[in-house]
Amino acid sequence: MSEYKSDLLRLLAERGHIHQLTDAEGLDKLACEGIVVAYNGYDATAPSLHIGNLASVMLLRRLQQAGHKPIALMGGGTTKVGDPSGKDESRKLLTQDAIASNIAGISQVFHRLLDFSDSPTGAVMVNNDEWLSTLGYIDLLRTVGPHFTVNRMLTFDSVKLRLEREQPLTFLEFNYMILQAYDFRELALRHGCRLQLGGSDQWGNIVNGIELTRRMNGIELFGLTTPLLTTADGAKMGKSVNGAVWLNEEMLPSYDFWQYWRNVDDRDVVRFLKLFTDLPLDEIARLEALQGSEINAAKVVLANEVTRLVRGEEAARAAETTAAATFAGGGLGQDLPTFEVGPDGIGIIDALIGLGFAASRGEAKRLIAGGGARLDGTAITDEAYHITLASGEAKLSSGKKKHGILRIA
RNA sequence: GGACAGGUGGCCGAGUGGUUAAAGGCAGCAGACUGUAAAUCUGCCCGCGCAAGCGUACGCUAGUUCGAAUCUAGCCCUGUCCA
Repeated sequence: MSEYKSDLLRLLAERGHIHQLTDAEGLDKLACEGIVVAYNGYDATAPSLHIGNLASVMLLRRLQQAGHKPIALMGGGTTKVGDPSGKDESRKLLTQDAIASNIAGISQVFHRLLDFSDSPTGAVMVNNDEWLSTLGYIDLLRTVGPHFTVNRMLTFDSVKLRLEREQPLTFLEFNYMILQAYDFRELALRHGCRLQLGGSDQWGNIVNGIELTRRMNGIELFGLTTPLLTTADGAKMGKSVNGAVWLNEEMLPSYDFWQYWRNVDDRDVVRFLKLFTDLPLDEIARLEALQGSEINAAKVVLANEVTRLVRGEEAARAAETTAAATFAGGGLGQDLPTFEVGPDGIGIIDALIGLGFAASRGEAKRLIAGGGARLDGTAITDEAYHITLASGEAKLSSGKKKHGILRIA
């Protein structure tokens, strides 16, 4: 691990970012010689990236920290096709408009985590729709087609898994790897990009790009993948109260974002500190020494640091203050979700639904019946209970972790 | 175009005429224990209703039947093999 000569690979290795490298020695050498231009692509399948993508964004950040140049590629073109990697089913096709607005949402986080200034290592954002959408079918077949054999394409996991499980793989999706390969070559020619980063499920796509460019242009490219992030209990990372842990504020309030990190498994804390924060390693080592319930302190640091990077200093502080007030103080913090109530108060069931703690009246009732609904800390077991809010506001909780404020409008 | 297999609740997967809102598992939610951790144990887990009950639901449509997820016909979709 420490035999790398370049700052880049040493940094990435010690932080736990490296899963596989196509040519460790070659890349190490390249990184020693000068600025490496590297890219990672993001398809516009949702209005925001989520935690599962954060490792790769951090990777671009590290790259820049080590004195190299990151390219954030928006997959405006590839999204129209759909990457079958790691999926059992094809996604439904997105409209042009949806893709455009998704790109607008996704691109936000890069401006927080990367420096887009006009310097030799300034980050660049490009959209592959720029070159993919104008490709002519016959042209593409003739230029790229001869370099791919179907025999080989069938051996890549993205394809093989579908076939083995007898799940449909459409011809549309089958072409994805070709387009991604084409992207890498295009970026190499246009921007001098030499390295593609990606999640471990992108290995096949990356290798294809490297081979295509070598055959067509004789340029040597490199690939690096990050480990697939799973939590210590084996699940894919990134589920929270209401689904995915989104990076954008509009998709997930910062308080909930903070809480996700505050609640990670003990066994994940150190790994996540290395991957998702800029904390120096000796600081992390100090936190790693904590035992038992002291680990909670490390989780707070993790939550603060990640929230600061992704959501900003202010959001991180507000979330921490709120958490301290509601959990340690037993009161209520101002950053909790709030539901406004009329002057007559509100029934407990409607209050639970209003705060999003229950999706239906039935669910709210079950929560109450199970003893999970609390008003200012005391369990409410009567589903007809009416909350009057004499003091103007009250804390309503679902279980011990989900809290919200009811307030007279 | 032909033969065969299949399409069940968020997912996996039983069920082949009523006792089935549909076994079991996973995921999820809550309770106990804890450290806002893990593991474990317990309860809940389509909607509305205080309830009896009602409404929806087993690819789609039309039938048979007192009664269908279960039978029939047509259609749509998927896989395997064949042309």
